[in-house]
Amino acid sequence: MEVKGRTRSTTVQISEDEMDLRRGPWTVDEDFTLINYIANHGEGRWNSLARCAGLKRTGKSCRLRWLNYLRPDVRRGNITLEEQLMILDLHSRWGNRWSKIAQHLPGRTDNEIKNYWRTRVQKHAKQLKCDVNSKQFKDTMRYLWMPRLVERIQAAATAPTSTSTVQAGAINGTSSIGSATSSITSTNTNHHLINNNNLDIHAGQMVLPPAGFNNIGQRDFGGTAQITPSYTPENSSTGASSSDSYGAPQISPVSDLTDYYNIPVCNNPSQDYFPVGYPDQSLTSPSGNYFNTGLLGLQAMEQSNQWALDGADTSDNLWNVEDTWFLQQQLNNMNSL
DNA sequence: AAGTCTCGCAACCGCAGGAGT
DNA sequence: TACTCCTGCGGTTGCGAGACT
Repeated sequence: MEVKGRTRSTTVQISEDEMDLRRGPWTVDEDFTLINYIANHGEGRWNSLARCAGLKRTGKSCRLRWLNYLRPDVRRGNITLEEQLMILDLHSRWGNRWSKIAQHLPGRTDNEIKNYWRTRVQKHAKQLKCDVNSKQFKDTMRYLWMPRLVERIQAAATAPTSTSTVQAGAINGTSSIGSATSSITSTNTNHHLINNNNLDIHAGQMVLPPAGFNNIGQRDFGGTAQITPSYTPENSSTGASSSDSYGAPQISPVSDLTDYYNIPVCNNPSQDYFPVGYPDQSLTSPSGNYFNTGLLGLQAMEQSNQWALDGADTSDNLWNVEDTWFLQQQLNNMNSL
């Protein structure tokens, strides 16, 4: 017998025994049955489990339902800033290895991370007219988006009483990203992730951006934050308590890269960088540290637009002319490298 | 109020690899 | 070794809900 697959135009061969197999959304009764069975017999052997439990589902379907939805430690709700940062970083290293990435995000499933990537990150890439796999988009993530996330996490940690929608609670507990030399605590100090002047983000990978990223730093916005990224999830303690961010303040799903939407980042996915449209003014900062300069520039821009930490969807906000020019210049200088 | 569009999520699929026989 | 079955992974997409017109 041939039956149309749920989402495919192709047909699938099923046996007579499988004719009455259910597909589609799970009912409460089915959930209850599966939970009870696993509670009594444990998980695994999914095909026989499905049969023995009396579920008219395939083993695969039962497994998926359990792992992605019914498992007690499944964590639901918006992806936190920390989690976003980790996803971006791990994806930059491992690509679409969702299950591997999920192992570093306790309570998050590969499916959820995959969905996050497709619905958020790829959307941003599309809006930036970038190919999500292009070097330019990856650099934009690494040098703009990720530092921005770090900045927001840091701000949230150092201003726990802020009215920000991103508060210290988002990084409370034992969850951590980075080296095991320190840990995030709820005291807002010594966060290894957001440790002032020594932010570990990614050993040797997120250390310094291309020189072009320094340009914005020529604007004197002041501030003291310095970031020296070098974290390695391999030696990080990802053992966040499953409840450490339950109920934690959540962020807008599009609150990050959208900050840069109005910048013509790239128009041709096939090219690494868009053509230089501005004179090359590679004004390397004395420190050569983008995170000490460019990021603050961005921060200042955001503040000037009252974007900083408001947690709102900023996609509709517009850069002022000057700020737009500076960011364009920064990005353009990447192109000239 | 009704119709349309957009978005996010849940669940499907095919495939690959491991385990067992 | 070859075959079958099971499990897990990554890609894809239908559907419901909310936003928009």
